[in-house]
Amino acid sequence: MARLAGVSRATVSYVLNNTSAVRISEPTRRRVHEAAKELGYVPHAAARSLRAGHSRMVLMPAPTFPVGPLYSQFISELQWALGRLEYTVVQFGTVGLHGAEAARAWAELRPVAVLVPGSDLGPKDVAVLKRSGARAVVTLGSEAVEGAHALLMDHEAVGLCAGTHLYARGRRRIGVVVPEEPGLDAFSVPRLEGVRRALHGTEATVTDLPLAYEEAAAARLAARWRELGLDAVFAYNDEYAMLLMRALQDEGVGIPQETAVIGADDLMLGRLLRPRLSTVHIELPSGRDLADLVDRAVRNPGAAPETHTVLGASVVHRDST
Amino acid sequence: MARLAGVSRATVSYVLNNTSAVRISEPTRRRVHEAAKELGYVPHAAARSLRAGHSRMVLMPAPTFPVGPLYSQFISELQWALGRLEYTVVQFGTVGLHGAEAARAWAELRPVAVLVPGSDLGPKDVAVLKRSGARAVVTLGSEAVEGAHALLMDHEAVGLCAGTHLYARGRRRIGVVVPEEPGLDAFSVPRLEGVRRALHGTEATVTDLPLAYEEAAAARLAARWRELGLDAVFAYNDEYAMLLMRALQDEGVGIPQETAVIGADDLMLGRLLRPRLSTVHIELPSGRDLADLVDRAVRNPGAAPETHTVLGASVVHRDST
DNA sequence: TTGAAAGCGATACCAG
DNA sequence: CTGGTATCGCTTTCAA
Repeated sequence: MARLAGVSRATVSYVLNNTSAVRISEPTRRRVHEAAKELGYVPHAAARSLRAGHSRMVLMPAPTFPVGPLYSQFISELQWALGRLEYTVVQFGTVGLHGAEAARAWAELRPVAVLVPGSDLGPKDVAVLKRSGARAVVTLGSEAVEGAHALLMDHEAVGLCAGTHLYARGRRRIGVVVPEEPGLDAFSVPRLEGVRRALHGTEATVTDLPLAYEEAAAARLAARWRELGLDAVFAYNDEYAMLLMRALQDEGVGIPQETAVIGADDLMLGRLLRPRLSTVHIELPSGRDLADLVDRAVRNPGAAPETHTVLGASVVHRDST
Repeated sequence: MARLAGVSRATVSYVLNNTSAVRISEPTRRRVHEAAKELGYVPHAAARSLRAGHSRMVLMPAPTFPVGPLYSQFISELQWALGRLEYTVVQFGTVGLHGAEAARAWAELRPVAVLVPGSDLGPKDVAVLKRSGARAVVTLGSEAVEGAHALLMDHEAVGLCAGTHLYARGRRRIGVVVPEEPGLDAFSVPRLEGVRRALHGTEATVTDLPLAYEEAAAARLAARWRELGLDAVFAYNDEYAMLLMRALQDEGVGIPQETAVIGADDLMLGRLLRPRLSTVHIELPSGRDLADLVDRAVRNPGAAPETHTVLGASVVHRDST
């Protein structure tokens, strides 16, 4: 590269980085740029960050299970916002690694910040990441981890909303669908807990209803519906709600007269069902806000970890309750 | 690190990599391992791959729009399969970069392989990636790119299936929903083309129906349904099908008597609709197969690029047609 | 304005 | 069996 342009490597570096401290003559710049095009030269990111001692990579583990449109859009927005701040977002495919192992794998890449959904991370792991040069570690989950910033996604609030709404509509024997699919516990357990909390101290009862995301499972549950004697159900989310509602209707269970059904996530499909599905609308943190938090933390790594409760939950009352 | 263990950096490297060529005494190994734990030492991936001259990173651009469960699962499977072969999958958040720019950004990371969905990549860009050390470039899209392996996802086949099925069911005036959402053209245009091809040379007509993914848009389309005089519609996919079917039913259009509706993707929600939605089942390439292709290409970079047509399409006939 | 050289962290070779 | 040392590609300081 340097040879082809007939200049030194240093000069190449100056030109390609537009270093303002030194001024390079116009003809030289041209020669360098031409040589770069001709050779298809691309700088070596590893060498650069090795020398620089830091990078602008924001690392997050790639999701391992199908994720809804809500979260997809959140990620997109986040990438866009971090991109504007000149960070590079990298989703790292961590297949079977957990806790400490995963943290070490991430630390090897020396990211400037790490975003971790879920709560698979201990204080020890945070320390490893920080020692390896991460200036910000942010968890998105149900509880804060020592040493890391936290965006608390309070899924209990979702259940709380649903439970309160159903109680206000006069329902007293309330079922809560708990998906059997693995990986969803992190959301389903707090949602169930939220319903319990909403109804604590009242005469209402809460029954948990394990359910796999399959027609047959829903049919089996619907078949014994009348013996369960429930008058309402919070179905975890809109998709499970659709599954269960269909099965109940096929059994001749009247919705909402006999049983009220409420979902969560406020997906389009809920609006399309008949009766239209009531749901808990969930407001994720905006990608912009999270990007700003990351940027602040990176610029000022000494600051105390911030903990924000995000995730606004509010009932959208339609026809199924 | 080396200082704390009282040995040289080389020895550290030997111990931590279990280098078999040299044998290190047990006490020394212990000291090294203890020091590593104590310091929370993690090797520096950039330094390692700089020295080694290559990495085992497989790079793919992160999807920029919400992606369905089909594709999510494909990615998961792929990550798992490549993980088994000791590759590391990295989804790189390329926000607004296109073509050449994106290729250069990827090349900076010196990945051993690059997987690119879509066809935003020219032969020139493939060359840049290869010169930068990528031993395999694989495109997943509708057409092959010179120099790169290709997994052709033949979305025309999806339309072809749908068109053939509707014709066989006696339908002759066929509408095809084309989503107005940006980013979906890559799929929707070939699907429409496929329907055209299926009906070419017959007396049947094909009408394209632009539609935004909103209730109001669907209602407007349904309101002028009878004047369109169609007796069948291929709705791009199951979600658009649900949207349109609902609107048609609200207008009192009989399904399937008056208008047959078919979707695509074979999602769960189609089975839950009444009438149950006919659909085109799509078989994506298995993650395992793609992982093997990547591995083969990496081991033997000289070989001629392979082009495979993947994506099997088959009609699932239910009640809506 | 440009060139020479040090050094980031890990590895592989070659001496000790 | 272990320690020095050159090396990967790039940035940056210092001299020329």
